[in-house]
Amino acid sequence: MANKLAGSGQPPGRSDGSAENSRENLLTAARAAFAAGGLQGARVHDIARRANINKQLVYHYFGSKEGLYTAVLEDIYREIREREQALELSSLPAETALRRLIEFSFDYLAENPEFVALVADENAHGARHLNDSVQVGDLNRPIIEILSETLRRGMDEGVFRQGLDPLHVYLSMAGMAFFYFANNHTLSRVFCRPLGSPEAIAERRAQIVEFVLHAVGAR
Amino acid sequence: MANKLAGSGQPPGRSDGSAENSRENLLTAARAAFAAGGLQGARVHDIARRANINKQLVYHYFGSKEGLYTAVLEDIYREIREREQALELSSLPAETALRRLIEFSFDYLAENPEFVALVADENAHGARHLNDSVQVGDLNRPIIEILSETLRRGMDEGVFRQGLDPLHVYLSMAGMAFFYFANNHTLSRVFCRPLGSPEAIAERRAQIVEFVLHAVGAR
Amino acid sequence: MANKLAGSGQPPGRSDGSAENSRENLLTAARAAFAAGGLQGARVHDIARRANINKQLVYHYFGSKEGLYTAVLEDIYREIREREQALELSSLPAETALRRLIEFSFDYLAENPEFVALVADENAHGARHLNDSVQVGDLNRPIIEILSETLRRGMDEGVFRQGLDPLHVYLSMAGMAFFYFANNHTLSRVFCRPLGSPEAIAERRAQIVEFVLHAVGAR
Amino acid sequence: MANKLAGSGQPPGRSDGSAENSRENLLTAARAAFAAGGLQGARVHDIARRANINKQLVYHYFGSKEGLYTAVLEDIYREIREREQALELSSLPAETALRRLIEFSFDYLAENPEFVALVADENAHGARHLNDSVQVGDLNRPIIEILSETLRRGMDEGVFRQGLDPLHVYLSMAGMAFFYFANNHTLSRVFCRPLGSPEAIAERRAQIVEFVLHAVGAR
DNA sequence: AATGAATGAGGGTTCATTCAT
DNA sequence: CATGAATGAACCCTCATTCAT
Repeated sequence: MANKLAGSGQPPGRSDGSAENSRENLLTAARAAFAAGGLQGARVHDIARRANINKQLVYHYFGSKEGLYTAVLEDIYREIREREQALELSSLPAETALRRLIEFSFDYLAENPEFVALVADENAHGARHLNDSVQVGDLNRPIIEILSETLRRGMDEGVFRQGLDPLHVYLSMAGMAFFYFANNHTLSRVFCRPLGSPEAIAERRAQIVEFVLHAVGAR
Repeated sequence: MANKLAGSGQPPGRSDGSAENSRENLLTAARAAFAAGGLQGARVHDIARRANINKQLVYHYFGSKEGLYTAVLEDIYREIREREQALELSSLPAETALRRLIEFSFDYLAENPEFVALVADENAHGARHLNDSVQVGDLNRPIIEILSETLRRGMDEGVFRQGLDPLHVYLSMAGMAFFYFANNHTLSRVFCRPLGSPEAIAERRAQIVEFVLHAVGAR
Repeated sequence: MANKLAGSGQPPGRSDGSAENSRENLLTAARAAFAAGGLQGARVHDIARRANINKQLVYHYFGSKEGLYTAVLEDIYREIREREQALELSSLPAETALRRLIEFSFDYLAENPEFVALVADENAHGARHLNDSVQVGDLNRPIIEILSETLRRGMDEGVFRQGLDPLHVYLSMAGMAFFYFANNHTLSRVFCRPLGSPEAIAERRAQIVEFVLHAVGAR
Repeated sequence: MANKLAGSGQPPGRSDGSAENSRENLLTAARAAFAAGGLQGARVHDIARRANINKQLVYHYFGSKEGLYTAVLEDIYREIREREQALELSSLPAETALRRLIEFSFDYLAENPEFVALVADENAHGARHLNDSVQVGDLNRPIIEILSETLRRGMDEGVFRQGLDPLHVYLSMAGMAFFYFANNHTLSRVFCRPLGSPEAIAERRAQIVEFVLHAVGAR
């Protein structure tokens, strides 16, 4: 899950992998903790305990709580990018491809609530960890290019209306999904409905797909 | 701005209005502080100082920091509800009315970043303050009914497609707007664009309107 | 010992003096602790415990450990200034007056080892607390003026040689005394003699007096 | 600069000289670090890094941070002793010789601020490292004997007054110089003068020489 | 109503030192 | 000899909250 990069990158010295394990355990525990309580709510002490390591190793590896937080952010963006890169939609008809993209975007958030929580929390901090991160050069996500190509194809084929901007289509479909999960608690309260239930989620998923397909003129 | 409600809730004592002023100043300062730093990031001490009142009054009026936070949440929901109630769209053609609704939803968030921040933060806490609030009975927002009526009219007139669910249309249009503002920082970083600039915001606004209007089959 | 200034200065509220007592106890304990271990060696926890107060009051009163340290420095300089101001030597013959000054300078350090230790420690920090202190405007010590006047009289009377500079005479006599106490441990080791014994101190005192009186040409 | 002593003290292993270099680099870095921050302020980590060696070597060579500190102290005392031993004043007239001694004492401190800082810091620790050091048997410094012989000659010749005690004359002249440098920061603050400037130092040097020469009756 | 004093419970971080390779 | 990993013991400081006037 965390950055192992196929055996490369471990420091010299031991070869039993305990160092890499420590680092990974730490990242895993940190991800859960930061997702649950945010940067401020998470406790370094708890993270260390849950990772079965000494608290001071946090500072050995990541310099500070915020360094660890940044590493977690880098991790989750790397992951989603990898997942997006694995999408192979170019052989599908444009409409089908777009549908798959929307579903993927929705499902990824549904299955990765930690991603949602962490991104929301990072925004609460003005994205300063992402902005300060030198290690994370490129966050541009493959989905944008896939979407761009898909829209291009659909517009050329005439199944999508002209003038669609990939960035805005992405913001729309991603926004609808993200908003639903990020704000699920207040929305459930406001509308007095269990929007977190599997049924509600499935319903919302279908509605978003339909909404976007109509919006791009596929129907 | 804050909740006065004529004689309800304020503690006994002076009647020269300074008490109500204190309470309001407190709520105003708290709103800004909680929006800026979240429930955890805000400091009771700072809030009291910025409201020019004694820290003890916070506990006198609201019992605890979380009580104050809850009051702020109640306040902002009351406000948006009031604003929504003032919308008078029933005399407009359905499409125009819908357009106005979308624009209102977007503009309200654009002009009330504290609302966005506070709602996002409350979601980070599982909406437990909203759920625990007995004072806030009904958060159901008028916009839903207005939207419902508007969609009904549009569908009846044939300018909107059949089968539109007001809740889902609301989640879509609100989601696109909310996501854009709530996640503006990370999005700007990911796409290397200043999405917070007035131009970008105006552009996004127009795109959302078009997107929704197409989605409901208005074009 | 610490700043009480005869009942003035205490904040409103209680009148049982517990606040002022806390503050003073704190300063007294801090002085001992900083003298014993220096700024770094002293423990806020220990200081609070020895002052019989809650540790957090340190921050309530002085903002930080360094703030407390600065307050202690201000205190000891105020004290020595007060003691110096009480010297009344103008009616004595110049030579007698000078002798008294030398003895006072020596005795003050002998009786106030904390002053010696604190000043030495502050120098180890580049005097940054004294320099940053806005509260301590004037550290110029009365002894300089008394010394200046004494030398003037002695030179006029012909019992002292011409050309004596008060600053340098002060640096000489104070230096000899301060060095003796500040470096007593290493000197005792180097010379294999118990320079801290009462006899050694008395002997050194007499020698310094003689030395200075000869140096100014009084003999 | 550091202690080599040809084959004594260094641990077994290489004979290519890198071990001795490591040891010396370590001592040099440690001296600077301890002079700058004292025993407590210096960081083993920083010292090792600045010496370009592994932190573990510190423990390999010196057992502990305090062991290293003790070694540094031994070093600086050895150095000053060597410098003092190189003084050849017996052929000079007593007064000239004494003048040279005073100047040397002053200049050595002026040129070796690390010596001043380290000795002051060791005194803050009650000279316990010097006292515990078994390796440093004799710290008695040659200057005392040279001074003793010089005073003897001067008294015999009648250019110095009778009854001068070498130890006390040394304490006086060394004290004036040491005090000036060790307390330069607080003194500059108290007297609002830049006592660290080259001009001020030169002036003080001349004044001390005059002061001592008068005190011993040379004028 | 209003103020300063006081407190308890951590929270993040540091650092000398040792382990294991 | 040399290296990174790991640890234990503190240390300074913060903050929501309550007390006492």
